[in-house]
Amino acid sequence: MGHIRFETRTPRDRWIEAGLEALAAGGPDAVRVEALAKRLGVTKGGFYGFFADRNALLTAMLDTWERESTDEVLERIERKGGDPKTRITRAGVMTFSSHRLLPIDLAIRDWARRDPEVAGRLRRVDGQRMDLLRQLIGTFCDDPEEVEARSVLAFCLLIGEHFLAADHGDHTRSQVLRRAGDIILDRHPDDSR
Amino acid sequence: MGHIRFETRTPRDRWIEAGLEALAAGGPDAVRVEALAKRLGVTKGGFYGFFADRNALLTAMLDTWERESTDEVLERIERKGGDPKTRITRAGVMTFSSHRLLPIDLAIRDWARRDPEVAGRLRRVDGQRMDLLRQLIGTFCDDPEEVEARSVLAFCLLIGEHFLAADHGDHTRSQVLRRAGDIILDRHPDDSR
DNA sequence: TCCCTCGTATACGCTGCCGTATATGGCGAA
DNA sequence: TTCGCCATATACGGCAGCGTATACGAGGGA
Repeated sequence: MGHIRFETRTPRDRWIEAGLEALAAGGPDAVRVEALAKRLGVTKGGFYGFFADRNALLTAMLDTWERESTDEVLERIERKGGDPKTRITRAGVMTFSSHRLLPIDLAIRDWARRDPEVAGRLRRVDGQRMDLLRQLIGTFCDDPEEVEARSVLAFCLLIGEHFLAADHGDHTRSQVLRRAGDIILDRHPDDSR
Repeated sequence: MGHIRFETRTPRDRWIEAGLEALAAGGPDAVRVEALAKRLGVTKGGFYGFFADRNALLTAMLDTWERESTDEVLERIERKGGDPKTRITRAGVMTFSSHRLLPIDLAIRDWARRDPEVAGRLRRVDGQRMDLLRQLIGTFCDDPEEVEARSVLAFCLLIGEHFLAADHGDHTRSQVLRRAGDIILDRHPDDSR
């Protein structure tokens, strides 16, 4: 009865974590059981004790990502407070500057274009993020259509920036981004810093 | 000597075209020689007459895409003329609404995040597109930093829109996009249509 | 007509990966 | 110590894809 294990040794979570890293680095096709095993310094022997098959791992990975990308990020933003425009910037920073979450997010975005189930999950996550943006932008903008437009602009800037390959001459990327943020938030350049 | 073939029968271009379709539908990993052959109704027998290996096909695909995405699009925009703000909209429409080029473009964008050679090509292409945006936006905006910011905003909106999974309540996506365009182009909503 | 060429088909070996079945070995319980 | 469990290792069969070597066959040139 009381078969108590004090430590699960190469736990489920590690497989998921390794899977997410592989996803971030090479897309869903790069999530290969044997490759993950090698990376973890084990063989795939134990894998099928935790997961029915490769697909089950992918699902678990998406579960993990979905939870981390919503609950945790949103909660931290709520907790920190600050004025709306600052919080928008911070929300962007938290989600899209995390060295851990960012590449996963981008990989999932591309994945979602091909897999309807993934698209559904992304819809939920993006929905929450957009709600936050709408709410914050709504504090200084009355026209609902304009709120929506500015929210989409903000979101697309945060995403698109990572898919855009271009230099900016004299300016740095972050200079340009801040200035773009000024436009979206209808903020005077001098106020942004 | 004069071994003249009147028609190349299942030409190089067909393999490239099929490759680009596969790329658009499933990313670079989906570009598999035998799968393309089946799709073309032949076997891979002839493939290695045109290409040294799978990698050579990928390179040729990128060449084709790069040429089509720059010369042809830019040329057509130049030819049509119109006032700057209209031409910006049209540039966006041409590149990012083409049922042929759009999915290829998005797939390559994701690919570029992992492959430096692809990233280099994308840099060239995006550089040209950004130049066009800068030039057009420069016609109604003097501050160079603001020109850059608005150009990036426009580009990111066009790209990011396709990676964003979210609904907009009462509004349609195209409504929201037009309104966002108004903000980027500093245009009064009533003037946009 | 015969032949030669070139595109395609067929056949092969190799590798990487999936999922299963079985062996091993270490650790906790008694 | 001995036993039993469980995570892992090992071994296996199968499949899909790459690249190569070789066989076919249709069309043009002589």
